[in-house]
Amino acid sequence: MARGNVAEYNPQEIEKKWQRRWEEARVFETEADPAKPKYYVLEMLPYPSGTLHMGHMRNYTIGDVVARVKRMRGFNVMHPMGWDAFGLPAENAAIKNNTHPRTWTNNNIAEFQRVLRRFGFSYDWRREISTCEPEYYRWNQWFFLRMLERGLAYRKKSRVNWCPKCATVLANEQVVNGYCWRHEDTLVETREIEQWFLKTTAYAEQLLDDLKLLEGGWPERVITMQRNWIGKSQGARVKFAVADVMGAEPVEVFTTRIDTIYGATAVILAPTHPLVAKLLEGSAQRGEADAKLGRMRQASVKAEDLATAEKEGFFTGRHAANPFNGEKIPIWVGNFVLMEYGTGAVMCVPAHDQRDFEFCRKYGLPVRVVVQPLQGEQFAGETMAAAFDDHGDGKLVNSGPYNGLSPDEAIAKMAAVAKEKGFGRGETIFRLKDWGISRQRYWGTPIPVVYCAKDSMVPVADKDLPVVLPPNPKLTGMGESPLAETPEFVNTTCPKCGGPARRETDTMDTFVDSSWYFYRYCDPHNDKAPYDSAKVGYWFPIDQYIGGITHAILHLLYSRFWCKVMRDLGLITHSEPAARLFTQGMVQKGGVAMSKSRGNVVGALDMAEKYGADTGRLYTLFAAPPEKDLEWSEESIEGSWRFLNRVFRLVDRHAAALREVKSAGIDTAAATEKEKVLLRKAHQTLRRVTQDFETRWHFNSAIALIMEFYNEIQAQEPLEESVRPEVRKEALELLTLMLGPMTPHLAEELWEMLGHSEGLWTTSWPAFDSDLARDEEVEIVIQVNGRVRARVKVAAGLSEAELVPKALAEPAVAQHINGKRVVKQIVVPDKLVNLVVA
RNA sequence: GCCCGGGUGGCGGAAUGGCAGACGCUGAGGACUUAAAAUCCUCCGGGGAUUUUUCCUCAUGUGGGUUCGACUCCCACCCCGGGCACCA
Repeated sequence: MARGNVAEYNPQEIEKKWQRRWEEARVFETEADPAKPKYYVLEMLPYPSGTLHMGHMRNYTIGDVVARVKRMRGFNVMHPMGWDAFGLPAENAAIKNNTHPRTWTNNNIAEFQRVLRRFGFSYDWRREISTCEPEYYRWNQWFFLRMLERGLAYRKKSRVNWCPKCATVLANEQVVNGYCWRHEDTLVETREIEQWFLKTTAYAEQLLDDLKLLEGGWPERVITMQRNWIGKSQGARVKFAVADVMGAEPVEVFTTRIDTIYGATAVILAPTHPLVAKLLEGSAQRGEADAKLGRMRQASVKAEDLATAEKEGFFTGRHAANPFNGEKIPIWVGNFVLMEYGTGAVMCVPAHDQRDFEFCRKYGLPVRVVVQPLQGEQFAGETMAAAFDDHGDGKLVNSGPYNGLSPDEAIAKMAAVAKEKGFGRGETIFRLKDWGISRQRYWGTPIPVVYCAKDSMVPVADKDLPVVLPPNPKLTGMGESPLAETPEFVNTTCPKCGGPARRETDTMDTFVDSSWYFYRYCDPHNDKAPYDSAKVGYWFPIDQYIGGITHAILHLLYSRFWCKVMRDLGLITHSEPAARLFTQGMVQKGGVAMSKSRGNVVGALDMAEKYGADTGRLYTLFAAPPEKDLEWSEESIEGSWRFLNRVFRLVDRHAAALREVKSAGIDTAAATEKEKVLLRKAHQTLRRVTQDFETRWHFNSAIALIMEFYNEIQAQEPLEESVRPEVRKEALELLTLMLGPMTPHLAEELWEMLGHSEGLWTTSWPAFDSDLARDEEVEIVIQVNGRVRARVKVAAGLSEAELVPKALAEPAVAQHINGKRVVKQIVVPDKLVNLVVA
């Protein structure tokens, strides 16, 4: 599209041209090679649904810049891409459009692939995986069987979270404030069903401890979120005998503050505690209690209600005996005690727990202080608010033989006594629960077990894997698993006795798929094992993992769990899959994240058609630092587009004359002033851009520096006057190379225009020359009492003794000193002189 | 309530104890053009003085502090965003 003899920047043409060349030259294909240093950079794999928008593109662009920089720096870079292809939306779309989930999914994958290719991301597409393919999900099944053998997969009847809209079970992690994570307006209900679980709790301690390995490499807040989620709590179980029901089991409570047990004035059970019914039998309180119980059990589970709900409860009419002193205290039922946490029962110590305090206040139960601060005002009991919740400095009072001990001493001693006398023991509990993986859905990995009347539950043999999904399911989207409605799938023979048997009809949570997919990239077509351990040994751990903060808990916790299981199976030797994690900010429009449902997406293809991929890439890198949210601005994109046009025109203007020129071996001794300025700016820019790429990842300021460099070249035009061709070429080449990782298509084109027949991809990242980057002259800021009063240009490297007289000689400085005495002088070489006068 | 982030011009942002506002967007004025687009040039935080040149001063959420010097470090508070939450 030349106008006259001036070429124009045409991204559509350029981008396709270089994408084709890269593919032909197989530039991004990579193999394990122990002779070379490796770098594994990975962006979280997408769920192929809807359209790819600029929010996605930002994520992939960040990864691509890193991949390209590392390649230029000599690393053997693996940068793969794949599809998280199982999941409910495919099934829902299939029901709606009367098609097959596979059709819908594969169409989306094809579309996603097209868009990612259009943006020129440097993926090794030979490693592409799709989790809905039997060649992938058979290994989900294989891992499941290994876990089953080790007791890490088990089945139990349990209350599960049930979303009435999804008509399926949700993991705890998929319940957000009591609502379904997919349906923000739908309250989650609970049901009792036989479910499969993976024993994540068996690794709770390791998942917590190994967070230490991630410090420095993972964002602190992700580590904190995981730590909170695992929720380790050290305490003790203590049994309180029921005093007035013959033969009743004791009530077991969990407490982190056994030292306050002499202050217990009640025992409180959760409304759903199994002992409640027994205690109420024949109790005088029975009638009133039943009504209250019913109300409590169906109380709202909404988080905002829970937090503000008033404490409620009732006396059971029964009493428990404090095992330490035999004191009889009433047994209550309270709405704030959770059956799911600890033992479902607490000892109520109103003086030292806010909730207990509120409860006792309401129902007139006594408050008894048992820990007093060492100094300051003593706690008064009835009139105080609950205090001293953490074990600070203090000593026990009203606690029999333990009086005078510090809380920590008392905790140790009392737990020991409880153990010795058999009514309690120290225990550590976790908030983390086992991972419920059963889904009553079609579009997922079938769980590879069968049920036989004779042999009960029998695992499918490895040789019979994969258990493949039936091709033509009846999909209704409601209730039971669609697989249960498919006789040809359900009916099978028992692997043990050969008799008739039924297959398990649940499929696995899709988080199973994404828990280990990055291992499969190392060896994507292996049909003997999930992967070759030697290949994984070369590539792992992932050097840089990049994704949204939304996965800070679920995906990353499950992946870490899976890694540890695989390690214990002897498949790998490391304990954590990703050495470094980067969580990029969201792309927003109108203040909210881009999403199809909100209708505020900027489509990636639209962007590519209007401005080209390079402009889109540049803009998402330039508009904000990568970890921050970015507000999309249609106007600002123009700036990135204009900049690339300017660069194109600049190189175009000079390229013809420079094609045959070599930039190497510039005689810098003979440099003119203009040349010095150019070379200095070039190498200063290179130094700082290199730093930005390597350490800070502040691509926005790196781009600003490159723009400044361009502006300097422009300011020195016409370059033909007193700038030798080799210097001109050096400047333009460095400009091109620095843009390379961010706008790779344009950079390749410019590189070619500058006379290179080999692609830019064959070139190493340039080394900056510190001699050329050195300033000969620097501007020194002169302050008087910390206020800038003058600036002087001086030769670089002057000493304090040389600088101070120059500072004093400035008229503005002399004026501000105004005859006063200089009491102190601070000199920062090449930067600043501060004269302190009194 | 607890735990993280964050608060800088009209806007996105820069400045890792040393010139606050780089770079870009928007806006204004000008050049080119029959005209428009594109392109190029100039200006662009507030107040004041000086008038056509510079100087002074205020200003990085608020108030204190440390320091020769603070957007940056410390303390307290306000606001915004996110995570967790009757977790015993």
